[in-house]
Amino acid sequence: MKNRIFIIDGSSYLYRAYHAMPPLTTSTGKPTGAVKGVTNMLMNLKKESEGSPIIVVFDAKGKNFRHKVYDDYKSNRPPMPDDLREQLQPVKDICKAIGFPLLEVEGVEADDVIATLVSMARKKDFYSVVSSLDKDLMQLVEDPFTTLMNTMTHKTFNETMVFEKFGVKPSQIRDMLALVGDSSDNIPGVPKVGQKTAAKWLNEFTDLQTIKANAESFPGVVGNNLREFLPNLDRNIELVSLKSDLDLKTDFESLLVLNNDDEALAELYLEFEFKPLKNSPVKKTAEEVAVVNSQYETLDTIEQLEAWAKQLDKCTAFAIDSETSSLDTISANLLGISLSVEEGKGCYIPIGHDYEGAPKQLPLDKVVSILGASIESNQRKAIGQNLKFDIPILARHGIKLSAFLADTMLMSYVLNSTGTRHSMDRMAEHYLQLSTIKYTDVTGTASKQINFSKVDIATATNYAAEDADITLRLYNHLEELLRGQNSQLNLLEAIEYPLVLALITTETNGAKIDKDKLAAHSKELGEKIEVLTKEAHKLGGQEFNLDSPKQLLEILYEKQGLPVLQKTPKGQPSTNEATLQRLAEEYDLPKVILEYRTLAKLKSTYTDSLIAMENPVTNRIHTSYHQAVTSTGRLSSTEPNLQNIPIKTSEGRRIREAFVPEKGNVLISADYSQIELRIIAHLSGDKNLTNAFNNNLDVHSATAAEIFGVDIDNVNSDQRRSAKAINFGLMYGMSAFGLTRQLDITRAEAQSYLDTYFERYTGVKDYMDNVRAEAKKDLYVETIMGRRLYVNEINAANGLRRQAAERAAINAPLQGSAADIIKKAMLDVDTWIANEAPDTTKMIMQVHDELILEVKKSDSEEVLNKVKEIMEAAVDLDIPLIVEASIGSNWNEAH
DNA sequence: TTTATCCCCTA
DNA sequence: GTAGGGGATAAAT
Repeated sequence: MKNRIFIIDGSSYLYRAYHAMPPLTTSTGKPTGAVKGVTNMLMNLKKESEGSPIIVVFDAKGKNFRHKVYDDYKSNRPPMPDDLREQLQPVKDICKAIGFPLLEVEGVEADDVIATLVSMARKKDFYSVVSSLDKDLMQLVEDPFTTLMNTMTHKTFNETMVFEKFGVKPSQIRDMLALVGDSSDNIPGVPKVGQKTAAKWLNEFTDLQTIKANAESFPGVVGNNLREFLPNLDRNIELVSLKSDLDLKTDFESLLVLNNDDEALAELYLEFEFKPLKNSPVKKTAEEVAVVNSQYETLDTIEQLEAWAKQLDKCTAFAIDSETSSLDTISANLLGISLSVEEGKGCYIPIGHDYEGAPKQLPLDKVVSILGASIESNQRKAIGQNLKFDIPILARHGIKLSAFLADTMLMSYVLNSTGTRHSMDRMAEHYLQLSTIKYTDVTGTASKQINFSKVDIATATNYAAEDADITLRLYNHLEELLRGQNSQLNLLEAIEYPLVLALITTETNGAKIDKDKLAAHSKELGEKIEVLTKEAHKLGGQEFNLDSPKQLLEILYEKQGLPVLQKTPKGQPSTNEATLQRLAEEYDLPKVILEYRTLAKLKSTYTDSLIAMENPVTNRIHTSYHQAVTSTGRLSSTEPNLQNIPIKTSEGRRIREAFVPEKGNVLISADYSQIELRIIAHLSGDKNLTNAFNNNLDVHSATAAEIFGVDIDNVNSDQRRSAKAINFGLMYGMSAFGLTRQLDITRAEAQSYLDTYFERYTGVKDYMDNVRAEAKKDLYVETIMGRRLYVNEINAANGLRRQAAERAAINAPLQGSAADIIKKAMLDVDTWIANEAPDTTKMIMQVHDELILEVKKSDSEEVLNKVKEIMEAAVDLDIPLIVEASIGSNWNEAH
């Protein structure tokens, strides 16, 4: 390949990236979408360029010579958006760090610099590839020396393609632009002359000079326009011509050198919170960790075991991690334990590695009796990462950790729930700027994945001991960050740490399901689904996949021509429930689809998957509660998600009927009544709201009475429904717009409801104004237990994003305080169960404001009353907390 | 095989 | 309008 250079139009990249990327920001709210986009584009180009030099050109600040030629040059350009301007320097920094020469020349535009570079390259016998979207640059194309490359698609333009697109040769582009003008640069052209006319003229007369000479011969209105415009044509030529003879104050050769600064690049990646580059210095730091591996010890003798046991006895804190055969805490085998008592050092005790040629390992009973005993007697020094996983597995193997010093996952979560995800790998990057060995680095992925027991012990030692080492480093780092943050520390000690143990118990208890009932339901659904599918195919006139929104929209909108009432965020005609509901008023197919969707959802998400989730050892289902996922402090639940089991429809409630107790037992469901509204009352001290709760009124009726000015006993169902929507909207940081959609009323009516509400509930209004103001000042809001929730975008320049942050700021203290309260209640219930409750009492589920217990039928009344009492007393608010509890032979009946 | 999109279930 | 998890399809890799 002949010598070749790539010349990048930096501004073109920047704008393209800005519009193509979502408006990303760092955790502190710094916009990074465009930076990320440009970085990706540059990195891709670097890969594709096969070592050819790349030069990046930006427009310099200030006016250029074209502004002198023509006052209004580019005067119609909207200013660069603020969040893009902020990204300009970062993009330049990234370019430099990658090592590309970066040119900005004052008094001219990037296009002129590019033209000059092309000309320099041509003299030195280099081909040029110019990457830009600017059509002015088309004039530079010259086969085979200069091609233009589309910024995004990387498709290149040669002379033929320029001709196909514009109808003229590249050498005629300049004249065409002068005739046609350029609205984006605010250059007027000959009136009524567009691309087509200009091309026709240029093909007939070759160039502008000849056209001017023959101006008299042009007929009609355009002829007159041309003659009138003649005096401006020279100016236009000057504006659209590119200067190709600039002095760039550098010789061509020095532009061909890649001058990279990997360290700076890695730092920038960190700053913008990009995924670190492979082989970047960040990675190298990790290799240093790997080098420190010489300090990672594999324990294979009793003497080593005893030496480490002594270290645990002596130290003030140690990190512990376990390696297991699976993620199922009920059945996983312990394959090894890793420990660290000092940063940079650690050990791995392999127990269950089993592969061809695996060395003999220490027997489990020795590990338990020597090291396990030391771990247990020093358990209050133990530090782990997500100990909710390790504790039950260690326990099943004879090592008890019924208390611990710290859990790094929870430290990070309490410090800032949204600052980073709280996995060890992410935290190592975020807090320590270290890149760790990943689990899949040692086991592989997907079909090639091997069980950890097959990982050779040397590799396993590097991986596992590093985990313990990093956990200890994270602890030291986070402990420092938490120092003096008393409410955070208290939240950890009083709530999150003890909750780990309560969650282990709840998860391990699990819930019993009636598999036969679910299977029968599933079969019934399958049959109905089959009938509906056939019917839909008949109505649609062809077979198609009802699960495919893409195929469905083709049938509904393209083939059958139904009106498009709503579009998806991506601009596709929507087929969601609300849309189909409206279409179903007039057409049959949408009706069938809706019914199909309801049943298909129940079958795939609930009946079938719940059956598959039953644990073969316990014959119960054991969800996993995640304690460090939500921004607000709530738990989340996966595999299966027990927090979205259907309840609204009767068909859906049949799923709840399949959650049953063991023979002789019953289920108790206890849920907080209106907990978030009560929290508003408590936090705001609003007189009207407080009064409603103190007098145990129906709060929605009370609100309706206030808004509609009627007596509470005369509130009709419509009024109550409206009030309920307002109360809910309130908790979501609602606007009149949202209420309009909810209640199907006009914007003005909605606004008037809201206005009246805030007139009647001035305490609520003041509280909300105050929360917003505090959030704007502090960038966080707080729950009643002092949990901090950061709202980084609360001051964003982008209005939509700022408003979203404001709504989140309103909601977070309410949702988060409710989460605090139920967590406290879970702890109190758990303590009562452990110490005093009838033996069969088990807490089995949590659904945000509801606890579900299983208990022997004869004990159920006592347990119900006690649980209600404990939950209502979990915290002391200025208004009463009310718990509604009931008993049933399945979850639906109990609720 | 992974990732994005659309849809829908809960508090 | 808040906060989540997850199934199915289709595109990207």
